[in-house]
Amino acid sequence: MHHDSLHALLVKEKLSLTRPRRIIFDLLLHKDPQSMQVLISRAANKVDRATIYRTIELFERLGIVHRLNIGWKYKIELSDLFVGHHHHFHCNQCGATHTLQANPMLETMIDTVAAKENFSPRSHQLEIHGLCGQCAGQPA
Amino acid sequence: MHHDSLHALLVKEKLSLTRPRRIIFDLLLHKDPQSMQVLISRAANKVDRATIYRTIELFERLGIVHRLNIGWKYKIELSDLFVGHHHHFHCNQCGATHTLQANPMLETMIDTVAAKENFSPRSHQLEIHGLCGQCAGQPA
DNA sequence: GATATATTTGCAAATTTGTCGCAATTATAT
DNA sequence: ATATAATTGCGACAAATTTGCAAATATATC
Repeated sequence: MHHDSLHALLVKEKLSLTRPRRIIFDLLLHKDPQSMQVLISRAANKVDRATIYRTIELFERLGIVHRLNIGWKYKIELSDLFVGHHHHFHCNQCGATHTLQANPMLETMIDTVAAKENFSPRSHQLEIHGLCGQCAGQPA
Repeated sequence: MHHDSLHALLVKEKLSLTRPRRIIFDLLLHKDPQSMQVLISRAANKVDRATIYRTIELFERLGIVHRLNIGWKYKIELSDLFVGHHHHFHCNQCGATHTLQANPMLETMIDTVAAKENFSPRSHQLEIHGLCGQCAGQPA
């Protein structure tokens, strides 16, 4: 059960699983990445704005959520701990976002490239833009 | 000379290379990605805040600069037109953003991974997060 | 369960970021 | 040098994010 993992992560840091934290976690569960605006409005009357910012900041620090770059804005999604590691492909034509399976060799190479320059990689994010199969077939 | 390319890009759109635009371009030249805050303060007394926002928006539209989402905020850097293709490493501790040389093998593999799922990749963006050499040496 | 303790929340106010209209200024072509 | 169209700075807004603090709530202990 996902709530157990969440609880465990919090307890490990001597933090508690409060009502607002559970609500925010649930807003993210089984959903596509969401903007702050959307999270705030979906939690309206249940969780205060300030609490949402504080919670997302905490969740990110604990590796529970992840900020995703989509165009200019960022969106929040649960981290690899709750959904497998993956990348995104954005179609420039139809605008769809597809997920790409993590590829072990690619993942390794990414870490290697960073380590080579004396960095200690913890996580990464890869976004590919182009044309999806459908759109490539029938040009505009 | 970089200013010539900048001028050419502007002229092509019937726009002019003004003092503020040159100043902002110079603030970006040969520097790591910078936040708006930093740009605004570095340009203090020379260019108005509103002009900086308008100029960055214009530069982005013309493909002169590129916006990176880093944490809550974003940072601006010159596009691949002025600096070769590269990736970024963001230090979770000190907040610095470093550039990583593009690695031909890695680039190829990224395209291959996308092609394998029937996508036609055009561009991509890779952000690695972790600890930079300095911060890894002396933990918090 | 009830209680003590430390954490966490909601609220309201402050700060920071980003936008807009418009008169004054500046670049470009003539 | 001048006309014309683009561009800037300014001040006022509007939106996004942060902060301090008293009240509420979770957790461990009895």
